[in-house]
Amino acid sequence: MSPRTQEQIKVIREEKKTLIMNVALELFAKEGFHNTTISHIAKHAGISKGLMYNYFESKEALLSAILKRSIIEIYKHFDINKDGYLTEEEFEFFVRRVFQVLNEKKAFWRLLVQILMQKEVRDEFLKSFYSYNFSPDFVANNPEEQFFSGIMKTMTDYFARKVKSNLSNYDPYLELNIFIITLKGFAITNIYLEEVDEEYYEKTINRIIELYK
Amino acid sequence: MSPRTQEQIKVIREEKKTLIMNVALELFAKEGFHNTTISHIAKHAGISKGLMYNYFESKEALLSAILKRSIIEIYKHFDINKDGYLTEEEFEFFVRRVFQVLNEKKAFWRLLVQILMQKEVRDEFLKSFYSYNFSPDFVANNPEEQFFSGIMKTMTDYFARKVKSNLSNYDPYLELNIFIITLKGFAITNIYLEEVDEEYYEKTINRIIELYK
Amino acid sequence: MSPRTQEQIKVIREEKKTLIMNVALELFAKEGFHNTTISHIAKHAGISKGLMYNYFESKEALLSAILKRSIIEIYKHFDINKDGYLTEEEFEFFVRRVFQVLNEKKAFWRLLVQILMQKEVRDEFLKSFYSYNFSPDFVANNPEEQFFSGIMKTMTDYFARKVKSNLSNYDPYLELNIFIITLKGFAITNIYLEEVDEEYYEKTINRIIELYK
Amino acid sequence: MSPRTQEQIKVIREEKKTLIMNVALELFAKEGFHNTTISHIAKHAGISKGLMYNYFESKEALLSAILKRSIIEIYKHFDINKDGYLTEEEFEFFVRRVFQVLNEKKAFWRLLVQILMQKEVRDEFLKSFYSYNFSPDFVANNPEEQFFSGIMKTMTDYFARKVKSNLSNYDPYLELNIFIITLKGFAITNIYLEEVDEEYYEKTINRIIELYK
DNA sequence: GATGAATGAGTATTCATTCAT
DNA sequence: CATGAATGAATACTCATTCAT
Repeated sequence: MSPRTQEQIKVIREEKKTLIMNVALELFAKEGFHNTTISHIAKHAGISKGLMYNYFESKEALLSAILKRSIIEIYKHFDINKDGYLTEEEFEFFVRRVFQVLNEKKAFWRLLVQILMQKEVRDEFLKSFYSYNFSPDFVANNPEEQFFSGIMKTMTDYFARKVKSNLSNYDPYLELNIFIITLKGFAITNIYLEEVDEEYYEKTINRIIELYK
Repeated sequence: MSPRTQEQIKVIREEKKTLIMNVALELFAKEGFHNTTISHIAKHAGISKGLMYNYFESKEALLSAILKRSIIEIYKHFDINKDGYLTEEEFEFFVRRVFQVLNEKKAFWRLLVQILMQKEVRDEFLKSFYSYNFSPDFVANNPEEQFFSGIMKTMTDYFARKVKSNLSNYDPYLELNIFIITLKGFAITNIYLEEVDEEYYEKTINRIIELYK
Repeated sequence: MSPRTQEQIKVIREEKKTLIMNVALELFAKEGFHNTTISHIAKHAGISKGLMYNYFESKEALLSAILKRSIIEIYKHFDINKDGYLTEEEFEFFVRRVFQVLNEKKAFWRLLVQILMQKEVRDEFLKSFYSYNFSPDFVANNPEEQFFSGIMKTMTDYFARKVKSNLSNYDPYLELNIFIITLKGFAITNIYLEEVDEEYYEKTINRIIELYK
Repeated sequence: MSPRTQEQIKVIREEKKTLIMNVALELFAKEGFHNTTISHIAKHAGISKGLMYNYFESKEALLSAILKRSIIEIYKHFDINKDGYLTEEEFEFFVRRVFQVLNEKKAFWRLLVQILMQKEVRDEFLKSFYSYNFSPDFVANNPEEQFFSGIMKTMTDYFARKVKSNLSNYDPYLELNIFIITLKGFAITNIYLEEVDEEYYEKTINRIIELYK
């Protein structure tokens, strides 16, 4: 039994943290943040309560970590930070990616939505993810906008470039907002559907793309 | 010297109940259900904790009463149960009414959304408002649909009657769903905006009506 | 509607008090003293909580009144205070009377037993019924004895007069105590029997009389 | 540095549970179940309120555990389950044992009696101790009998074997019941006596044995 | 790293009692 | 006499967090 190397310890720590976060995410999303106790989490993760506190300073810190991790993943998935010009193909790809991610991580999205519906929690967390946005010159009107300002800029540019001939006074920013509203509505509708009708899901996506592409 | 009449007592009870429910709704929506204590509610309402329990059996019962009352009010506002054929004007009126109610009762909507995001709570509450729906022949796919089945039927009829010439395979049910998705997205976006830009709000509404009318 | 006379008022008061006490006795015995609320009593009696306090100073005072009333009744039934020489016939009559009263007022006896099992309550109540005893020269060893000291003296005299030839060292006081113990045991056994087998009940009584007469 | 072993933890838990139960029994018996608060128990046991709930699910569960433990002990003391033929010596030994146990565990007996006087509680607890009885062919008339059915059978046999020449129609079952009644009466009389006169206690026992042996 | 016994502040709820009407 | 709205002290129970081992 030779002592573990620093490296091994670090790996073990990382694995345990991930385990705890996964279990906690599942429980938070299923039972709600307040209804989930540390004991519950520990038992499900097969560890002791004390160990939980070895990895996370508090219940809130655990939640924070889960959210942070997830946000990072999302950024990874969308490669949001790459400054960009969006082609129609890229736009469509992006939208499809949104729907796909939505479908793959329902539990997480449900949690995120639930958390963000708590007014007090809301602002605090949104603020903490500020830093991921890259456009300091973008003037945001509210935290959510700030959060999404990076992607927003790219998208605004995209919408601005389009010309809708059938509209007398076409407002790209308005158009973008309604598009985002639609995405949001789609999101909160789908995260609660237990079983998704694949064909219908596809049809809906296609129609939304058709509407805003 | 003589005791209060039945009528007086009824009035007092009704007023106090309303007072408590209003205060509680405000606090629940601002702080969240769990973070709002009975003491908090009592203090804000200027009554004792005990009195709360004279009117509501439990904290949950209070929440339930608030939700029930609000749902009833909403139904009243929309006169949903009137069996109906929807003209274009009525459709537009209905949509504008939705946005107006949304704006007037932000606190309640925030609370409702927060509650409905808790998966377990969700179905139970939706079920309890079943009875308001009038179309037993409408086959609902999930609780939310059941809840809205009355209005859904009228709307489906409306969408079915329209012909979108620019669509090869127009699906009225799909169209309706995307419309509803958009309403939902609009709703959860706006209930968290502290201050609404009236002009922009109007513009958004107009555009949405234009898209789906 | 001529105003009620003092006399009428007194009669009404007395009737209400009796009603409340009867209802309370029933509930105390069925549910236990602590588990019976004033609201419960008031509702069962068809009166308001406030009125209860018009007649009885407190819940404890109500209990006290019930016990006092019952004790007085018992004394009445047994004509205990009449100073006396007990013949064999009178002894038998007395024992049969005990069993009869026991059978007629089960609810009360159950309550009394339950109350007297509460150590703290015990002494207090027993003390308050002191005054009914008539033999200041009788040295009582405990409150119960004091309570029953009147009857005890008469009984002790009775047992002292008897000679049990088959006992070398016959102790009348011991004999009396064992007799009382038997009565107590019989009492607590019977007050919990829902249905009494009349014949067997009679047989038991006869045998006990036979043993101690 | 290393955590406690399973064994150590088990010992700690067992000791704490015993401590809490002992303290609670004492307080329950002295003050009554309802008048004893969890805070009170915790303070007397020198622990926090929370710890109480680490060991017992509720106040009722604590009471239940105390009763169960005590019942088991009693069974142990009497070796009740040994199927048996009772000689005169064994009968006397058994009776003396009853009186001894009664004297040693007054606090418990007081509590048990108090509990069993509550009609609703009564049957439930008696039922839960059913399983200790071994004679399925014994037909019990009430829960108490069922509880004691094991010992009852042995005793009935004993009484049946005796012949009382001085009785024209000797009924062993009746005789047994009066004997049990006497034991009960003796029990509830003695558990409330603070100080027992040893000599007189002995004398009473001897006389009772003499009467029923 | 790991454990779970121990803590105690916090919370919903109950209920005897008061008092304006 | 009579009512029941109103009070608030008391109490069982929860749970995030700490810490000795």
